[in-house]
Amino acid sequence: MTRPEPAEAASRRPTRQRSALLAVLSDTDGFRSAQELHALLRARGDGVGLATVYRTLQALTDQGQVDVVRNADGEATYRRCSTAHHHHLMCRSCGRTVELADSPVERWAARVADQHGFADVQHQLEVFGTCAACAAAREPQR
Amino acid sequence: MTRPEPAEAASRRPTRQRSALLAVLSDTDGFRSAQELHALLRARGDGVGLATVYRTLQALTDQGQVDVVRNADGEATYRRCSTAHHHHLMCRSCGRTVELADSPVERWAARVADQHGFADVQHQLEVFGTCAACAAAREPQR
DNA sequence: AACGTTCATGAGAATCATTCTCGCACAGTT
DNA sequence: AACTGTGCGAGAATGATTCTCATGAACGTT
Repeated sequence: MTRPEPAEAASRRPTRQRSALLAVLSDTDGFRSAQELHALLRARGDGVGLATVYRTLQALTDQGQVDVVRNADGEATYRRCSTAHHHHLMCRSCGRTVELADSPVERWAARVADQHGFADVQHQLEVFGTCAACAAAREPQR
Repeated sequence: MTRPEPAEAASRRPTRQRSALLAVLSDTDGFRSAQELHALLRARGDGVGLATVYRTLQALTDQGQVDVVRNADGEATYRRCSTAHHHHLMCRSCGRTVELADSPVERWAARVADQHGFADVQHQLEVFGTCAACAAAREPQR
């Protein structure tokens, strides 16, 4: 109680579990759910507890080292990402993702928020579509 | 068997439960979770089963009569809305929402999707902030 | 290198939203 | 009124995420 606050949850201890998780994230292309990542780690032999996966993912998210996107089911999916702010164009069929920078949304969001008296603005934008490959694979069937 | 399909799951039977739910949605300003709506109904005396709330909400969503937005916790929240495509500016503190039309996102999303060979594009955009009232209420404390 | 403090880990329990199951009730029809 | 199909609701089931707490690893100090 009398102890002063631990400043910030800034730098945490480096552990095997954390680097294993980062490794899987780096080797992975699309967004993966915590459950999937947990399974992948186990498959690799780098077993990591599920709770730790969630904890670490959350920490990495707070640090901006990974992006979180909720899929249609509301499940959180994660991906290692460049730290700069950006959005994603995701194929709804194969999950392939393209990072999109420089959207006009940033400025627009700031402007309308200001117009309505809102401060401290954030936004969340995802674009979904069917990529060329998946579209081609589906076309013949119709 | 020989009877032609019921066209679409368009109009279902009108029931007390459904109109009660629509009534609550109409009387409500912000987005509400299914659980909240269920509680509100119960408080009104128009008790409706939880399962029914979910079922009906889903049907209304499919018909485009309500909007669904997932909050930061991944919980689905619902609101009766105009059917035209639009986005929301939501206060992260009190939940107050403003509908935003005419964003530049539509065109931009279509363009970048095209550039990357993606077809059949959709997007999902929410803007969060702190509204003037909530900002004012918080200021003094610091 | 050994020690003690502190923080991360992990197994399993607990939570919580959402969906499923299935018997019952009711609307519309004959 | 009897029939038939559809909606309802209580509670169980599911599944992701979080919590608990005892154990173990990492770090700073001797």
